[in-house]
Amino acid sequence: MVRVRFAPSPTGYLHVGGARTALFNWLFARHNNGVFVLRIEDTDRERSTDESIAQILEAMRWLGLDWDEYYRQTDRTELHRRAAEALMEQGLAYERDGAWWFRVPTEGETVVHDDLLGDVAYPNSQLKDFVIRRSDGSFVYNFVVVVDDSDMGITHVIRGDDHLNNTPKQILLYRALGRPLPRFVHLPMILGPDRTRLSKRHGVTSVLEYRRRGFLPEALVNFLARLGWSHGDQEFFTRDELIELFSLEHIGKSASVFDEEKLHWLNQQHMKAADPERLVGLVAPFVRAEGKVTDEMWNGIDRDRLTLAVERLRHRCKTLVDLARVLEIVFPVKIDREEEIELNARQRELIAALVDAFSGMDEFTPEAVERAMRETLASHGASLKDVGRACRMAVTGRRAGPGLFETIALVGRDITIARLRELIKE
RNA sequence: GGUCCCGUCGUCUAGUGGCCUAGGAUAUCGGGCUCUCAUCCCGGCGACAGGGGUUCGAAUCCCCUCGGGACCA
Repeated sequence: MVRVRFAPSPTGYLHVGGARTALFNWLFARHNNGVFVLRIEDTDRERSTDESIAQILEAMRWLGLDWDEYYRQTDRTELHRRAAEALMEQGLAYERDGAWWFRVPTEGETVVHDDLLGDVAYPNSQLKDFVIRRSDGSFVYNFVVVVDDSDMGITHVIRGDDHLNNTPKQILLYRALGRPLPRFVHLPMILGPDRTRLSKRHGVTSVLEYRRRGFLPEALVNFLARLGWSHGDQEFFTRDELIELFSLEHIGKSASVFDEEKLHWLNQQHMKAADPERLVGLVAPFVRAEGKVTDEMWNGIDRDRLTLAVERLRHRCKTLVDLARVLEIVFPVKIDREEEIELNARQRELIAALVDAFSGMDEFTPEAVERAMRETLASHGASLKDVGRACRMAVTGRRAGPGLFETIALVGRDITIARLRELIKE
């Protein structure tokens, strides 16, 4: 039975590097029908906060990384204490200046058998004795992690390669405690665009920040999975595909740069693939966050019409924020125009004619709108080129957008007429 | 400074000695479609860090250098 764990310290939010580690563990567990353990490493009481824990759990849930078992390291100090005492009793550790030190053999070497990197040998002479219990009674990371991982029966330790150099010390502890070794897999780091370790300096790295910016969780998961892992040339993966296809053999060894360009594209792909009704639900807070669309407006609108609008408009959106912005036009709100419209007398006349034509219509489909517009304009010796741009700006507030007839049909007859009337009144 | 890991287009990557005059994706540029922008389709630009070996043959194996990262001090 495969048992893996993700062990974040609750000293801040969950960032994308940690999320990638969590994801690989989770995928490995799910692929193998194993167990995914979430262990909060809160032994640093100074810096650990409950708020961080809540945020980490929230981020994990949002990403869909569900865990089977949950632990907090501070609940386990009794276990750590007993393990440390056992080492003291066996003479494998000794006290000096109030701290407890683990005795490292002076001869031989300790080899880390890493499933990704191969064998990495460390001469024991390089590894000096190290502290396992500080003089204040607290235990150090390298000790606690071994006690917990072995106690929880972790079979594969999959973590960032910043832990590789700690591993020989941990192996020595496993042996001293008489516990079987897990397999080790050290994942390459995720770097910022300047190729240094990802940190707050690199701007947005918080998982929940990506939610706030309108990314879909499945898009971020897909993107993170492809940072270091591959399946031939495939770029787009559903969650189920990732579970089915994930394997340790296809993880790369080199660090990768977190570059958002591709995330935007992937998000667009996932928005196009998502269930439109679900998207309506997801985009709701973004539409309302703008402030113009009131709760009454949102609740009052026909749900099918919104779903249809989402289906027709999502192709051009990279995030839910974009989608919310284009969706706004179907509500009875004042549209801000991104550029001024200068109308001459002739154009005013044409638009007035369009308003008349629309007023008499019952069926307001894209086809009907197109027919009405083309016929009306033709009968005045004009064409769409004469007023298309102005109509678009009046109805959507934008220079660019989806098909004009489609847009007008989505906005609906009454709102369209109102916006056009306002335009020629100015 | 010591130890360790890594090094293919700007970025993510395929590649596990011949299928590689190195493939895909993204970004970027150009064309097509079109009422605009986007989607979509087609095309262009663009990489094996450098040097030595090993081999009939190396992006792939070995060594050195350089570069990047991490851990420890």
